Amino acid sequence: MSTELSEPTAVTATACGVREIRSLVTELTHRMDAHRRSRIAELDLTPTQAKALEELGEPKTARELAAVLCCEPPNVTYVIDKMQKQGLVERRPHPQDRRAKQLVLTDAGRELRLDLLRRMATNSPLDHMSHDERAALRDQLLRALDRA
Amino acid sequence: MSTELSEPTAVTATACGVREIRSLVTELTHRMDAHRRSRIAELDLTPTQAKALEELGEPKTARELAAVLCCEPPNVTYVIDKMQKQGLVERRPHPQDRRAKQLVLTDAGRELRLDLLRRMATNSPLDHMSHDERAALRDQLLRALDRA
DNA sequence: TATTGTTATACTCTATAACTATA
DNA sequence: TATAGTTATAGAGTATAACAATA
Repeated sequence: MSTELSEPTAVTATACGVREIRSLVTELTHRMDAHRRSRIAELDLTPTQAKALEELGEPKTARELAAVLCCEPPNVTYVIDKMQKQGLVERRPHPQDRRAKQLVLTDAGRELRLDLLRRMATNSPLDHMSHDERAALRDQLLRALDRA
Repeated sequence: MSTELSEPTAVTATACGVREIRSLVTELTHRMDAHRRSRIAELDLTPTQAKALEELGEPKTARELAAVLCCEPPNVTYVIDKMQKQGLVERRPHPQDRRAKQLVLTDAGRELRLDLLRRMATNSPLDHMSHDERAALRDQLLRALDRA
């Protein structure tokens, strides 16, 4: 206790719940991430490939994909190169702009995407919650995000 | 709608809230992370250095620090090397085990650590919530984590 | 023989700059 | 001249393997 006296715990008495909530949110995120990583690993995908697969439900240009992946265009080239070698995606000429390319999932890519989405919906760390409990959690999260 | 018919949304009607909750939790985490990164950047620290600084409230061996940082021992050497050059931490002989080293914060390190903890408690993305709202959020999070 | 911390090394991911082909 | 995608390259961060000192 003596060493903890100088900790800013006392300073922030009014904000005392913030740390606890932070750690709870962090733990929930870790669990959800672990779940996602497991489902992704079952399909031999990296997290970025999985995100790209999900986002390519409709065709996108490399720049559009870069925007949703929050990365730079060269990284899209990097990721799509590998997915193309795996036969998951094709680069087609863009119908309106000959500089651009349309990234389109192959049949195998579409199939894998649906498989991923289906797996993501199974064994969720929230499966034990009832509908009402989830609604209550959602409402509190919306309040935290100031969107209640 | 025709293309979405094959999406697993319909398959998981009972789990429909899971995706929404995931995205809300993810967004809240992003906001908290952004807040943390800002506070850390104010002190010219990297996220890993900041975490190490927080964890070194009491002295630890390199392996102990590796455990809490969820990384391998060589990375602790990597991180502590830089913090030692900055005069934040010392490597002392371990009193019980001459193979090990005790990582101990210097006065400057302790001061910076308290500064970091204080800053972390300011301008939190949860500051707009009342005490009761935070308590309700905490309870729902505990329920989600099955610790209610 | 096992363990601690370090060194040497390689790999992954991400970013910037320069290039090409279009616009 | 500006933009789309690619290539070349460099950097941060993390991992594994081998080593010296100690248990």
